[in-house]
Amino acid sequence: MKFAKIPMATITRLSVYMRTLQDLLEDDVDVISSERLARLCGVNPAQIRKDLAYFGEFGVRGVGYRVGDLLGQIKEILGLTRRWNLAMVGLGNLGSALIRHANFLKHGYMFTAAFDVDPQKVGKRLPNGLVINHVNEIEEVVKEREVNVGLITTPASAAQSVANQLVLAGINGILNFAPVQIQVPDCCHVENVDFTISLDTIAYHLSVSS
Amino acid sequence: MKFAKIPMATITRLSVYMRTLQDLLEDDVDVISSERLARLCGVNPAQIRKDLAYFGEFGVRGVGYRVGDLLGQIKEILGLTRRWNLAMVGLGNLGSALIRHANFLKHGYMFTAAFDVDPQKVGKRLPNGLVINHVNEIEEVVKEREVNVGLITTPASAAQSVANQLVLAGINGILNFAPVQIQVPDCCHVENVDFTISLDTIAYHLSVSS
DNA sequence: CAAATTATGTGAATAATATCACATAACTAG
DNA sequence: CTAGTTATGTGATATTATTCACATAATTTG
Ligand SMILES: NC(=O)c1ccc[n+]([C@@H]2O[C@H](COP(=O)([O-])OP(=O)(O)OC[C@H]3O[C@@H](n4cnc5c(N)ncnc54)[C@H](O)[C@@H]3O)[C@@H](O)[C@H]2O)c1
Ligand SMILES: NC(=O)c1ccc[n+]([C@@H]2O[C@H](COP(=O)([O-])OP(=O)(O)OC[C@H]3O[C@@H](n4cnc5c(N)ncnc54)[C@H](O)[C@@H]3O)[C@@H](O)[C@H]2O)c1
Repeated sequence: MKFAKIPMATITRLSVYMRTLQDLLEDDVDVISSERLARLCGVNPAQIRKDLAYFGEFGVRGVGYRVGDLLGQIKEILGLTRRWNLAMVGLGNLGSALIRHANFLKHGYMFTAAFDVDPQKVGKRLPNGLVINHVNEIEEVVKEREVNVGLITTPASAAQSVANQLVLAGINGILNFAPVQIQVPDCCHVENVDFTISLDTIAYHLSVSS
Repeated sequence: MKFAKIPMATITRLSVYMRTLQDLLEDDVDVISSERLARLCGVNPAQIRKDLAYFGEFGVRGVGYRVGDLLGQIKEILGLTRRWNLAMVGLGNLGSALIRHANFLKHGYMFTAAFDVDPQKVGKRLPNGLVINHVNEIEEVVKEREVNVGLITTPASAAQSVANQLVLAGINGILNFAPVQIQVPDCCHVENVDFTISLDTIAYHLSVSS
């Protein structure tokens, strides 16, 4: 089943499976069936098998999946067996909270640069040891420190301009927390995170069901 | 086109349209075409028209949509013409950053309760004036302050137990930031926010395209 | 007041995604 | 070594979501 076009939805689920498998591994579970894993991940068992089938055969029929093996395979598929260097742009409320979050490290991500425009912030040292650079140093610092992915946590009004600078610096992955749609060339992959959308979804559900 | 089953994806897009319309309104744009709105939101124009058609006819043929009108209609659809009371559970890094975020207010959401287990935190007053309660007061406080939605920003290990308490207190909407799938009865709607999934997606894209 | 223009609303076509259902393979027990 | 059991891998099917393409209605222009 190789060489088929991989659904986007499959990739996001692989990430969910990975997290669950990590927990299972820590709990010394060494084999798991698609059925049990599906329950833990909140999906259909056949979905898991289909998702994995795009990349190969990782299970043992009549038995299930070896937790450690499958975890390793998924990491391989997602490209998480290497390190990814991150840059945070906008060290306000959210940016600071995120950069303090040690959990990223566990997953192979590492912040190697931080940028802001606020002269009060530029030059300051963050808890993780990083010194905040000015945004107009993005190109230089990104290249020097081999940053792969940029996280945008500036106000919405600054997001597009920051994105432009990141792209110019050669970055081709952006995680955007500002509630605007940013425009980038095809070479750059953007993911948006906006939990006000999720809140709105909840509001809708509560409204219609009451 | 009324009474059809509404796709989930439509609801999340309505939320995106809403934000863009809000920006347009602030910029004193008073009419917009599906084509221009689509470009701003990063979707297909027909998609916008289809999405809206589930709920009625809000545009003027040959002209477009009146920004203020459409904004009002979408708010009505999503149930955002009223106030929604929120409770934050887990006032660590992330929870504190979120609760400080004034933008929620603008959209009709208001934090009316905050909970933690840490005795160091219980009793403390947050910047917005809220005093942190102990988690075992959830049921009482949630009912008293008419909380509609709970936000979970505790460590993953505590998320399920917190969810149980919220459900017991009568809450039927949860926004979960912990990277676990929580189990709740059908009466409760859960949305998960996990940006490590988005990061993983970026890693995958960078891996396959290089 | 036609004719031209514009952009909505929507049925039909297409594409993407999820689920079913079962043949297949591994393991277990007698 | 055979029969029974279990759970994977996958073609077929069902469901859901997106895009096309055009009839329709409002507006503007000559
Ligand atoms: N904080 C939250 O809980 C939350 C929730 C949802 C969405 N968001 C979004 O995340 C973004 C950040 O939110 P926040 O609460 O951290 O805001 P904030 O105002 O606390 O921080 C923004 C930071 O960006 C910096 N900045 C401004 N312009 C810049 C530029 N051109 N280049 C680099 N840095 C620049 C500012 O100096 C500041 O440090 C916003 O777009 C917001 O809408 C935040
Ligand atoms: N901070 C981030 O940037 C980030 C990023 C991704 C995911 N997350 C997730 O968000 C959650 C919170 O992250 P954080 O960085 O704020 O962690 P944190 O440790 O800073 O905060 C957790 C808070 O929850 C409280 N808590 C623990 N058990 C509790 C319980 N049973 N009831 C109520 N409160 C309880 C703790 O006292 C603490 O105040 C975690 O699940 C984390 O994985 C955070």
